[in-house]
Amino acid sequence: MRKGAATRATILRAAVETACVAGIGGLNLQPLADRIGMTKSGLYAHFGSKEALQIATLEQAAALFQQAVVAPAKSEAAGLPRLAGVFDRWLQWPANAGLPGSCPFFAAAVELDDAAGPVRERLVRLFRDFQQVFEQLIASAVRHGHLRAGTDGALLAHEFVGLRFAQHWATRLMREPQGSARTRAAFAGLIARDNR
Amino acid sequence: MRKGAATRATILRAAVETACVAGIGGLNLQPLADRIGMTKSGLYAHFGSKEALQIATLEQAAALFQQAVVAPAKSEAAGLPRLAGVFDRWLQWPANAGLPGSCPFFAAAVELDDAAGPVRERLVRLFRDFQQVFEQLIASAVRHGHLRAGTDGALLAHEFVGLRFAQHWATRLMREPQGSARTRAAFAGLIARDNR
DNA sequence: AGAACGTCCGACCGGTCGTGCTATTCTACA
DNA sequence: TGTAGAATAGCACGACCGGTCGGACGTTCT
Repeated sequence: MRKGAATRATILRAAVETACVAGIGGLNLQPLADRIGMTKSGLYAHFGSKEALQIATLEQAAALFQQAVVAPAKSEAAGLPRLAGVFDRWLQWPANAGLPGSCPFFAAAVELDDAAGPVRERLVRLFRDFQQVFEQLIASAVRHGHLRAGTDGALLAHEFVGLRFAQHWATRLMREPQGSARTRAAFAGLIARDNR
Repeated sequence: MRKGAATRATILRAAVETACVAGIGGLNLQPLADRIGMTKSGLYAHFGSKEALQIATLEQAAALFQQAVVAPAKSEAAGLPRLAGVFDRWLQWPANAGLPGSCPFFAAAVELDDAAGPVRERLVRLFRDFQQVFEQLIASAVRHGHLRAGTDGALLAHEFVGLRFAQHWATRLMREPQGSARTRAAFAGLIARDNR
C-alpha cells in the first residue's frame, strides 16, 4: 500500500516534468514509463485512463505551483510587496521548482482552449482559483493604500496574465534576452499607473 | 499546371482552417484529405513531407493575416489611428478572414516553443516581421506626436503581444464575456500612459 | 498525334497510440 | 511465516500516425 503511493509520486513527478516540455497532450504512456523504468501497463494501472493521468498531473503541478509561488507570500509584507512577490515568483516558478522547460499551465491553456471534457474543466478551475488569488492580492494592496481606490482588480489581473504570456512568448519562442526584463518593466508600469 | 495549383489552394484553405482549431501539430494528413475528398497520398504528393505542409500552412495563414490585419491600414490616418486599427483588427482577424477557431499563430507559438527545426524558424520569422510592423507603427505615432518622444517601442510591442495573448486566454479558455473588452481597455491604458 | 508529365489513387510499410486482459511478483499484516 | 491482496509485468487488440510505392488517368506541350 505504501509502495503504491511512492510509485505514484514518482510517476507524477516525471509526468509534470514531461508536461513542462511536451505539454499535456505529450504525456504519452510508453515514454513516460520508460523514463522511470516501468512498463506501460504497470504505469497505466495507477490511473486507469490517460485522462485521469492528465488530471492528476495538472493537480500535482498545481501543488508545486502553490508551494513555489503562493506559499512564500505568507512571509511577505501584505499589500503591494506581497503582490509583486507573487508576480515575480510566477515568472520563474518552473525553474524554482526544479522543473525543466516552461510553465505547463500556459501550454495546456492553448492546447485545451477549443477542447472539451474534464481535463479542460480542471484547468479552467485552476486558473480561476489563481485569478482569485490575484484579485485578493490586488484588493489587499488597495486596502493598504498601495494602489488607488478605484483600481479595477479584474482588469489588472487580466493584464498580469497577458504579461506572463508575453514573457513566455518572448523568452521561449522568440528567445529574446530582454523578454523577462520587459515583462518586469511592464509590470512596474501597470503598478505605477494604479499607484496612489 | 493550373489544376495542381487549384488543388493546392483547396488543401491550404482546409489546412489553415484545421490549424485554427487543432493547431499546427493537428495537421494530420488523413483527416485533412478526407475533409476535401482526396486520399492521403494524393494530398501528400503536393508537399512531400508533413513539415513542408506545416510551413506552407503557416505561410498561407500569414498571407490571410496580412490581408485582414495589415493591408487595411493603408487607408487609415497615419500615426495612432493606424496603430489602433491594426491592433483592433488583430484581435478578431480569424473571424474576419472567415476562419473558425482562434489565431493559429498563438497556438503554434506555444506548441513549438521548445521544438526545433524549420517550422519553428519560419514561425519565429513571421512573428519578428509582425513585431517590426508594430514597432514601425509606434515610431510613426511618435513622429506624428501621438505618443511621447521617449516611448520604448520594443516594450510597447511586447505589451501588445501580451494583451493579445490575454484576450486569447480569456475568451477561448476561460470563456469570459468581458475578455475582449478588458483587452481593449488595457490597450487604451497603455496608449494613455505614453500619450503626450 | 503522340510523347512527356503532372496528378491522384489504393495498398501497404513500420511504429506508436491508448486500452484492455491475464499472469506473476512483491509486500504488508495476521 | 503464511497468505491475501496490492503492484507490476507480459501480451495483444484496434486505431491512427507519417511515409512509400507502382500504376492509372488527364492535361499540357511539342
